[in-house]
Amino acid sequence: MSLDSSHPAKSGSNSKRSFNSTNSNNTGGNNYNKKKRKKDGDSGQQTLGMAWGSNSRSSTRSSFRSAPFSDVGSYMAVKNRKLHEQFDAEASSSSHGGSGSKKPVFYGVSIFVDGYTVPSTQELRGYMLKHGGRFENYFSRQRVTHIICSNLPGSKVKNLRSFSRGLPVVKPTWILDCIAADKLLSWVPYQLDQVASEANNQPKLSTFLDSRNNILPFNPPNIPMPSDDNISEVSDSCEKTDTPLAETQSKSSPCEPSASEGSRCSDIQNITELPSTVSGSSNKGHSTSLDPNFVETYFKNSRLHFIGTWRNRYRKRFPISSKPSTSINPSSSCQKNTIIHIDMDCFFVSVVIKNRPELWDKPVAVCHSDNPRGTSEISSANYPARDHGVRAGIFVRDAKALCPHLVIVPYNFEAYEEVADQFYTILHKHCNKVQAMSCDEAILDITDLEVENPEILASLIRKEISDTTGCTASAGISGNILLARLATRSAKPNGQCYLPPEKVNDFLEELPVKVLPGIGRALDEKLKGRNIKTCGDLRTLSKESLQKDFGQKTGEMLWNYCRGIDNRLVGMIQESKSVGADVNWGVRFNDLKDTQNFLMSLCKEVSLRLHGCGVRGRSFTLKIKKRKTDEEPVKYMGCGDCDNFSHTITVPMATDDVDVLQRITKQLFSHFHIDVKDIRGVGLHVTKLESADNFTQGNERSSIRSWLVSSSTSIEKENVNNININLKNQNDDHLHQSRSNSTMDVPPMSELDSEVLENLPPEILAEMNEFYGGKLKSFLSKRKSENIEVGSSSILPSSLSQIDASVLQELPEEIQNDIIDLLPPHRNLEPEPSLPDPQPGQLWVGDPPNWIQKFSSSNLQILRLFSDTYSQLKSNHDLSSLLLKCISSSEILCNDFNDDYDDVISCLHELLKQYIDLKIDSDLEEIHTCFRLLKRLSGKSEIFLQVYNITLPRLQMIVSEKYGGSLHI
DNA sequence: ATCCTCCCCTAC
DNA sequence: TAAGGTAGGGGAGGAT
Ligand SMILES: Nc1ccn([C@H]2C[C@H](O)[C@@H](COP(=O)(O)OP(=O)(O)OP(=O)(O)O)O2)c(=O)n1
Ligand SMILES: [Mg+2]
Ligand SMILES: [Mg+2]
Repeated sequence: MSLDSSHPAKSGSNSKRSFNSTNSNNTGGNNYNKKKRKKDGDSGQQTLGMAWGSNSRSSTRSSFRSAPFSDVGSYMAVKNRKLHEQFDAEASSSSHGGSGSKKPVFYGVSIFVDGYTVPSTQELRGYMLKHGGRFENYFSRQRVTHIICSNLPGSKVKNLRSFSRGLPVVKPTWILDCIAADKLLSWVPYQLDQVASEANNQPKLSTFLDSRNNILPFNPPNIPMPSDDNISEVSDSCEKTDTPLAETQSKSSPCEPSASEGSRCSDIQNITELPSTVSGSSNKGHSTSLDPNFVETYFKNSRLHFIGTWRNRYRKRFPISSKPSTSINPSSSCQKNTIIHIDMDCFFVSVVIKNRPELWDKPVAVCHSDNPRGTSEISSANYPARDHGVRAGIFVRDAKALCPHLVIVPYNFEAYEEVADQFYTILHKHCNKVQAMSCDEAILDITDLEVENPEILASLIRKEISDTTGCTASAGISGNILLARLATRSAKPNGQCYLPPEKVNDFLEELPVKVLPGIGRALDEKLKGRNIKTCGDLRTLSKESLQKDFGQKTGEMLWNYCRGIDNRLVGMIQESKSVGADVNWGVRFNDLKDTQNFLMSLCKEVSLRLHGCGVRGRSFTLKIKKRKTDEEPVKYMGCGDCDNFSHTITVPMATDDVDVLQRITKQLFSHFHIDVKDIRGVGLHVTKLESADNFTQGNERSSIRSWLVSSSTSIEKENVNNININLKNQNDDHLHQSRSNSTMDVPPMSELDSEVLENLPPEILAEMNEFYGGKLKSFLSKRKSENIEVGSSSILPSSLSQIDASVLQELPEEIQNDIIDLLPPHRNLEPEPSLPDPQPGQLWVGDPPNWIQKFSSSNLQILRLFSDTYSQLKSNHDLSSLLLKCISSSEILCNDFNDDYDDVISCLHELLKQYIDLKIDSDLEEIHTCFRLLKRLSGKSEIFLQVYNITLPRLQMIVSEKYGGSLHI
């Protein structure tokens, strides 16, 4: 505090702060040179791989904001977006009704705005839409009829000329005057001077009297610009030197695609697109329907994915730091804690330009695109750029408008990863209580270090970071997390700030509430509604009233934060509670096949992430964004304004298996009755996670396996016996022998459940294939293609009972048969053939387990046939999942399963009873699984207690005695 | 009261 | 062109 500790410090351009010894960007040797970016911006991240049901719930919600990409600087962007949406809405609503018989003023006119204009591009866009015209975000000679331009910088004239090719280049006042006159005026008097002067000899009215169909293709006469080359350019430019902008459209005569374009397209479209639709009108560039690897490519390039998944990578890299939790001193308030918050300055920019000193004092931003008309988002802007108002999250076109000389640099995710590594290595070296906030931001609890001067420590750490990474960091030092973070904010860039307790009140008094972490757009708006703008204002409200208005916790948080109170402890990373993946960009489906493909690759991704986190999940949610209007969103390939829909399925047994996940996802998706063309976003999330390595790698002693085996409605007694022996011996040779010796009946292929087959482990499928003399695989693929022909199996009715019999009868016979084939065999109305008696000593002695016959006779045959192979499975859990797969698949094939559940439940009850009586060996895990199954199937797990007339405490006691652990149901 | 589920909000 | 993800906190409201 001895040194300036400062205050609100707006977006300070210079670093104030105490220990600025390590000031400035002069960056000592940075040893960061390896891993140069590969050429053309392949800054790809790893798509780090890194989630099942029938208690299906669903919900719908309307979301008006396209997404809360809330960020400090996005105000303008959001405002613009709103403007667009507003005008779009107006346009679409007025386009129908409107002025009755009269044609709108700008009917047939389509403008492209170049550079800065008064009125603004947005306003012009609004006027156009309002008055029946069109507005193009990207130049297209095919669509654009007029280029609007206020004041062309000389250097740009040639550029403009090169793609305008005789299109009228007109001042924006033309539009205003047209509106004022309520008719389309000649644009000639409004022609831009620079262009007009060189185009005096051009045909005049003929070009524009009407819509674009009449535009004459001519070349503008070449007037060499001072200091400018391009004779060559102009002479042939009209064909060749079109800017990339012009590259995407076909030439003006709509019918004949040019040869060069044809070849370019074929280059780009290395994808095998089905020739299905006519001239695939809807196939835009980067949509899900075009790229089979869309998910991978997308995540590889997504900055938000990068920062969103960084935490998981950090978990692996610094596993030590996920120590228990900070030893909590309950009276944290009486102890004087010292917290350092440290955050890299304009991280993504700093890393990329650290070896480019010539850019250090220039406005620079990281962005995928340098297109001044583009809707690519700024990821990070350096401080010179921020002086112009450039912020993370705004469109590059808005950034360029705010700061015309803004330098755009591409992402380099590898480098971010590496610098973050160095950053955390240094932090861990200096402090053992490190809470990772993000890839560029951490909190240190240095209370226990008893450092005599925290500011020196902070400056030491910052110096080391700067020396090691070549990038600067800023730090805030104070008594709690909140204050340290606020201090960092005022220390940026490249500074540090100690905020002593006695300065807190002054510091907070004028601070806008929005600055407090946890107060975002929504809360800020709410508070604004009550005329609360600063923390000082906020302090005038009582805790009770805040809690009444904002909820218990939120109210308390507000009350505390505006007083600088924050009782949170610096903690280690906690285990994750959910895993998921969303894609809300580039999602454009042409047909169900696109959609299914995409969903399946999303499943792969999620499964990979589950594995990466070492967890399995029991609850699965599929979210779908459905567009609200047919208009393309303001943001290129964005999701725009959407309604959100979601379905959730919860299953009894946790899984991370991609096959199961895919089946569940198909099931989930079938619940949505939606035109796939309306889908703008998809998300798949897994919750109710369990650790994956928690499963006993139980060998022989797997009673679920024995349950399965003994439950199989075996045809041959000895066969089952063999299998049981094998299971006990775990003898592979014996197994093999047993298998080859066994004289099992092979069910006819037609009885096999292809969905189950597809989900079998490959080895097993291969084995089965041999059983059927190699014909199984072709049989399967044939079935598959039949399925595809019919469309999606997911839209099929799930059982015969859902089909109107009279409708069915009117269909041609082959189609009838097709339909019957596609339906679950077990739902056929014919009674199942009765099966041989169950083995003595099985769980369900007495009553044969009807449900098995009903729901999966083919499944269980498979299981039985190959149960010796199962014994080679790695763990108890593998087998359990197979069981679950059976249940799951039968559910998917048969939604109206209710009748069957009672039998399953009875079996589970019996199983549990025998577990508890120790008639069957088991363990806690399995008992819990049983209860979960019960709960899932019957809705309540307590039923068991009633059926067996036992109280929960007593049951828990027994279980505790026999299995040595506590039972929780 | 307490739990659970379905969201919204927030931060990076 | 462009890559609008991810996960936790917590409020509202229904089930228990
Ligand atoms: N809307 C956002 C916010 C952040 N980021 C990325 C880029 C940032 O560099 C990085 C770190 O976020 P910060 O909030 O720390 O922002 P900066 O480090 O860029 O700037 P500052 O100096 O304010 O910390 O996360 C992003 O891509 N989009
Ligand atoms: Mg930062
Ligand atoms: Mg940060």
